[in-house]
Amino acid sequence: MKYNILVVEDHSDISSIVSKYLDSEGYDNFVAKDGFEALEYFNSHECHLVILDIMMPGINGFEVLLEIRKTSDIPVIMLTAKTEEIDRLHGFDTGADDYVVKPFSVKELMKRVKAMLKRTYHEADEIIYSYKDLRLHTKSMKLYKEDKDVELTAVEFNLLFTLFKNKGQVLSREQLIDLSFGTNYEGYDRNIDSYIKRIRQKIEDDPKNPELLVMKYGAGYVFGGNE
Amino acid sequence: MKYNILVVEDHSDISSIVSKYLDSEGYDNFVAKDGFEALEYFNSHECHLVILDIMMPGINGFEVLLEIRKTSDIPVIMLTAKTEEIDRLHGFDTGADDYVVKPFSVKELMKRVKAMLKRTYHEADEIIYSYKDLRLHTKSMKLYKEDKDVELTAVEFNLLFTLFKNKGQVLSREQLIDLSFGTNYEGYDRNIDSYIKRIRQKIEDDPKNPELLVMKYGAGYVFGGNE
DNA sequence: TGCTTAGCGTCAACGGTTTGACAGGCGAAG
DNA sequence: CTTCGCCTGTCAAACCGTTGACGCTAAGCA
Repeated sequence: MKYNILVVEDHSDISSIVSKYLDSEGYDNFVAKDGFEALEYFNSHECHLVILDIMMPGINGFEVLLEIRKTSDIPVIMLTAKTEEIDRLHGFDTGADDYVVKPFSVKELMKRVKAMLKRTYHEADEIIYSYKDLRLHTKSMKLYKEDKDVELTAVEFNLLFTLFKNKGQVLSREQLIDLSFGTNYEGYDRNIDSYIKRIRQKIEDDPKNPELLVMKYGAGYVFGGNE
Repeated sequence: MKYNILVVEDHSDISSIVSKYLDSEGYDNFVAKDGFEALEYFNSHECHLVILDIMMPGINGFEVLLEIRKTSDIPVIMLTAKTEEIDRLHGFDTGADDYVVKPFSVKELMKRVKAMLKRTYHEADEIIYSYKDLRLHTKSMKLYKEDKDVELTAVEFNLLFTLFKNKGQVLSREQLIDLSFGTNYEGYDRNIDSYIKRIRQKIEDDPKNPELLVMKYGAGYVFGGNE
């Protein structure tokens, strides 16, 4: 699952570091410089978590949080400059989910983000996708074909996983990369061809004439959907 | 089981919120406004957990904790106003069980309370996990391989324990750390490699070609799951 | 046919994993 | 109080599977 995180922070030095780290952890993210921009983005995009500075010019963090809470239970991590009494009480009332006090280590913040996302969205439950004679087990990262065990590498697993999730849809190479490896994947479109090739050798009865994982000329690939 | 929680906090705004949340989680609770009142209550009522503010007029939190520790091992969660190293160290000496740094989210505090109560009173029963020729005894922290006693260190036991509990699942180093040693483990990812190596030498017939504790390239490790 | 896009085999480089060695910490034993 | 030995955490070097890139061939399309 690909998460999108909204960072609201007026100091660009801080926000750029946070954003960089979020990227490297594979999270999509958007930086808003003030409360106004934040709410505008929040109301028009899907977000899974908000990192929200309290001290900001214009609308402050609390007001943004209040506004968000009118429509959403999204997890919010507040950045507080000081352990001020006022901040604390305010935070209680407005319903932030966690606090990180400045100065903070980005690593610590990432840890909290990760923990919060996991807690909120219950990731990593065992899901078994199946199609025809294939069964994909998410926890063991294994694929079974006619009850026979097929070993997948991490890359193959991720790619096949997104194909399973979007069964019957034509996905461009670019889409496959974004969904499987994140937008910051450095590498070239045609690598997908290689991965597909390897996956086919593992799942197709006749890899030369693929039936499960089919190419759509000039567009990309489709998994399944030919009944 | 009905738990009773003593909250020691001089700011009534905070204590009332905490108390409200404890109520809604189904815990009995009593709010003491200062150390003196706290000790009086503690000595005349059955308590299962104490939430204790450090900064208080009169007797401070540390002194209260010291007094409590003369007669009791009850779990104590301290509320610290600042992330001062000194406070933290002080607390360790006097025997607090957990810390929550202000400003904190009540949800977070509730989570810790719940976890602490479970850990303390919901005593883990002896469970014997077995797989192939291995038997892991949780209480004695011992491992038997073909009825022969295998000595495990604390670290090895914890790690193998979580691997047993998640048999057949691929676990990342990070997951292994969080599940085995807690999220506040300060240490390098790759330590896991060393631990795994040591465990393998104890449980594998041929440690160079592991069959029980298998690496998943680029993902982590799996225990068992290959039938 | 001519042009573009996909398939496939190959292989070197990359990066993740294994391993042994070691130093400091910590607790047990004397 | 000191010694001793085991446990931990780190590191560097060797090792090995995977990946990414390339070039050629085959296939789609107009």
